[in-house]
Amino acid sequence: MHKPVPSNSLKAACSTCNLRKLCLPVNLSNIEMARLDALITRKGVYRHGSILYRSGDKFQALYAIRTGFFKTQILNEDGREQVTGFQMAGEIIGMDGISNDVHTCDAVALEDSEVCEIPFSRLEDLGRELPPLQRHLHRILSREIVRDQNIMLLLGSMRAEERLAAFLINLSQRFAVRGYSPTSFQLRMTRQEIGSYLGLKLETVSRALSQLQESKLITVRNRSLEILCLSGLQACMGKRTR
Amino acid sequence: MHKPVPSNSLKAACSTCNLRKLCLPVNLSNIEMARLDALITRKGVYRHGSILYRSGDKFQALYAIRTGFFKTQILNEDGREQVTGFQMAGEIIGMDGISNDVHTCDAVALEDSEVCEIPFSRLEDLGRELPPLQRHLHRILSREIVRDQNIMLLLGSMRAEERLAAFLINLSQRFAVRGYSPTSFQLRMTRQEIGSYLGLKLETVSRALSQLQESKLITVRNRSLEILCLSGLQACMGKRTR
DNA sequence: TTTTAAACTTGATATATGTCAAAATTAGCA
DNA sequence: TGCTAATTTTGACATATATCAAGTTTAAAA
Repeated sequence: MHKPVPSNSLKAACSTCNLRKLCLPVNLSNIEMARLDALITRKGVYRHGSILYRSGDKFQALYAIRTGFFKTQILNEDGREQVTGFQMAGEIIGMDGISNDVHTCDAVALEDSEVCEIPFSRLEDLGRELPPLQRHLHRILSREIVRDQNIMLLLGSMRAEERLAAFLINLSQRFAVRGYSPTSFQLRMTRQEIGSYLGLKLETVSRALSQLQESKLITVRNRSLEILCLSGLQACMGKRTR
Repeated sequence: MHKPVPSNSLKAACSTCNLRKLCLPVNLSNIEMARLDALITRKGVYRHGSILYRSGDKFQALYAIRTGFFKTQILNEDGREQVTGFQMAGEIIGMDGISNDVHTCDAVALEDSEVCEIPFSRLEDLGRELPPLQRHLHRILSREIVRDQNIMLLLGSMRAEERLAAFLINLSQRFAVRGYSPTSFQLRMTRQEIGSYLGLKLETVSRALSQLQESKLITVRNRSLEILCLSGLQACMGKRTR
């Protein structure tokens, strides 16, 4: 269960990938795009539960998620665990590893998933020749910083129900960008994983979901979630008691 | 009080700066180093309370702190505030701005401070010519990601006293690296600011400090802090009830 | 299909931290 | 130097979330 399924690695083709605008929205000529394609390898399927990389692994590549859903998590020395993010198709993971050439978190597939591997030092090389590519890499890294700081805000100042609302709104927006329904989707993670991400216990997550449902803002049955009133959710996120 | 003191901008000289090993520990030849020096401008003194940049400002440069102490904070639409970091000499701030060419947080001097301004697009240009410089920029960006994710762990899973212990240990280590005493230093920020950073109310910060003092792990009197037992603090950080 | 384990919900209760308030200390300003 | 405002500490009490527990539902395995 915890091994990626071995499979033939294929050359990926960003040039024809429909996620390109999300993943690497860079204006490159055909020739330049071909050079990018040449770097990138499409990896085999990572089955639900399998690990893309783990904390301590040597860092060599970033990964673009082609299909599926991942979580990243860090573990304390004392066994404490924190989910640091949920990543979906078109998003790039592995950037934590750049700083010391070692991954500092685990990346785990939450459903059967495919990724494109982008060897980092070759990406750096190409970035030196293609300024728009270099610029885009910097934006991706910075975007991750901004994202993390917004989670710090959430963890540091929001109450349970607000955290849930913020979480659901964020998922909704990301599904929307990908052409999926922003109001009706499946949660790919357990209550426990949501709780870890939001700094809450799973029981609190469950209760907060029930409350949001009680308030007619969402319908939730198991992993199926429907947003009934987005503006209501946004208002809920804005409440501050703390 | 909220304006930087205007002053002559001087060419900075990384080549002779004693913070270089912290700030830009890159192996460059003299000629290469001169090119880096050419980018960087030393800005006038930012007085205590003045703002280096604020959320919404156009992003144009990174800043290396030469002397002094800053905090960065983000503000919600609904006025909620979160301190996202405290930065000291040799550290680089402003990286949040890369993603959309706009700063997403405020940077405020907590004491009279000097910074070196590093125009970002020129840094990118030079990075394309000097691979070690490019690599270092990537490491700095990634280090910020790792740092933020560790704060997420702290905010998501630690109790008040543990958060304080982790915070003090972190400060201690950073002072040590700079050649200052790791066991005796001044806090540059208020209890309220510490609380915002750690997701606690100022009263809770005050109480937690008192408890740590009660346990003979630290002595704290106002902003003066002494660590009496580092290993005890580390143990305290490791306790997990949650 | 049946069996078994995992995930989820809900209730009762405990506890850590927040809130409110007052007093003490410190720092900035005239 | 004295005055005023800001910061800090500490106490009493409130409350959000954690903890413990039981029962239910769902998903995985045989």
